[in-house]
Amino acid sequence: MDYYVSNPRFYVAVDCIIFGFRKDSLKLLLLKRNFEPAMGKWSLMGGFVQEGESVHMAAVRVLRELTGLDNVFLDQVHAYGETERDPGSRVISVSYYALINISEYDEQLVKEHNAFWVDIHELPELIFDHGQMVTNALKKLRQKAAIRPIGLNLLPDEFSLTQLQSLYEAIYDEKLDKRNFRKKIASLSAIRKTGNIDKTTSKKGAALYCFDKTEYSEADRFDIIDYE
Amino acid sequence: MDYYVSNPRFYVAVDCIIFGFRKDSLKLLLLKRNFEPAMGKWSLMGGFVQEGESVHMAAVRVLRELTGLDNVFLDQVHAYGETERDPGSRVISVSYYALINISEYDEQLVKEHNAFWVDIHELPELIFDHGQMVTNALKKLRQKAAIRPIGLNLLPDEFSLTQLQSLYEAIYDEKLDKRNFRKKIASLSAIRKTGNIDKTTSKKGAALYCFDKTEYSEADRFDIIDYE
DNA sequence: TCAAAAGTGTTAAGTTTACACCCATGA
DNA sequence: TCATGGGTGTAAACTTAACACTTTTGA
Repeated sequence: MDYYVSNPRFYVAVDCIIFGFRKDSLKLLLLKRNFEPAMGKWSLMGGFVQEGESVHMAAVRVLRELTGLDNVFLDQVHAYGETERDPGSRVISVSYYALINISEYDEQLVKEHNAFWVDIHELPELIFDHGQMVTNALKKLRQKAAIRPIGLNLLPDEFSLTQLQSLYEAIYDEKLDKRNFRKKIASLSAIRKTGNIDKTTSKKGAALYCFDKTEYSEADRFDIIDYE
Repeated sequence: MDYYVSNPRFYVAVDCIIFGFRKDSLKLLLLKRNFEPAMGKWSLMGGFVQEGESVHMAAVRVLRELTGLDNVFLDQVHAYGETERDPGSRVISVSYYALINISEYDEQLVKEHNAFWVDIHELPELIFDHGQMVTNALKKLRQKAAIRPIGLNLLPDEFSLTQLQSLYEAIYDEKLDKRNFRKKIASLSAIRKTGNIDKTTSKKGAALYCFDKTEYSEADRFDIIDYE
């Protein structure tokens, strides 16, 4: 159609900020690039949008290629469109953050990609505008975790309240009061005791909890932008 | 470069959700399309990203083409990347909302584009996914207006507290208590009395206020995502 | 028996909400 | 003089923040 063809076309990429939670802190899964461009430098996992593939599905694919995981929590953050952001060529990139249960990814695939879990407090310099992408993804994660129980995607299906508190402390990078935290969780119907006990972290044993999906409509997961 | 050329390229567009405020309600500047595709239907103002132009600058340009305004408040909302979202061709679109002082746009340009201010409560059906774009832009505007004084972009430089309250009532579509509202504004250092009086809306006259930029760092305007 | 993590309530401070009348002025 | 919008304070409800000791049990 005439209307379209007079316009230029661009490479469109997705870049994923992949969060995991281990040893009381947030980690990002980063690539130590053994390929061009920017070989030897650190970067986010990314890839180009393909014909017949939506931008969102490209992010899903890229994530699967690296972790072997499907059905991962993915949330779009921002489109980065500066002309010189990638010095190799004009590329417009859409960033997504992903929350994964760090004990479930495919280690073989991660190794093949030369990817490593890096503590959020010890991030190396990243290529292009990937540092900015991380900063903005963390802002959005913090925003959204304050109003939706998305943090649970970073934990196993059953978790203790101590684990959950430690997760929120890692997300917001601040200490929380144990009693106030538990009071708040108790007031949420979406998190309930499973009856199981975790004996691995203490002699007394900690009650395990799970996310109660019946209390939280699935539709919320597909809201693009949340406001409450 | 080999790395890039094996990948497809796409048309990338921007679409603008242009908010104005008049007669105590929010309006959107919409096009009644007298051009293809979707001639005769209502749509947002949009345009294609050009070579050598960042996505953000494309939004600035598109906005200028319609309103004659430069230096408008613009905030990116989301990238829409479904394969079939534009039935004419595969187009990836990045949406931005704009806040403009409705008394300052170029009426001639708006007329040439066959554009009209439509009350937010009386929106017509929009083409493609433009309705979804409006919904999401409003969500983001509400989120952001709650933590930053961006609403002021919709008002003249000097405004009464009654006007300001009416604006927030329009944004959140709910009545606010006059005394509580004024108490909150008084606690904000960023809004101060100018000393001028508006005699047009009442016999008594209303004190005019303005946004005090010295109390609010310009840098905030360039934050991509806000979290506090 | 003791070290280590789990679990548990109360009070003060701060914030938000609800609510109604007087003021100044131009017509 | 009166109709119109501008302007003002207080008390109750609710939310958030601060704070320390007891319980359980495996080593």
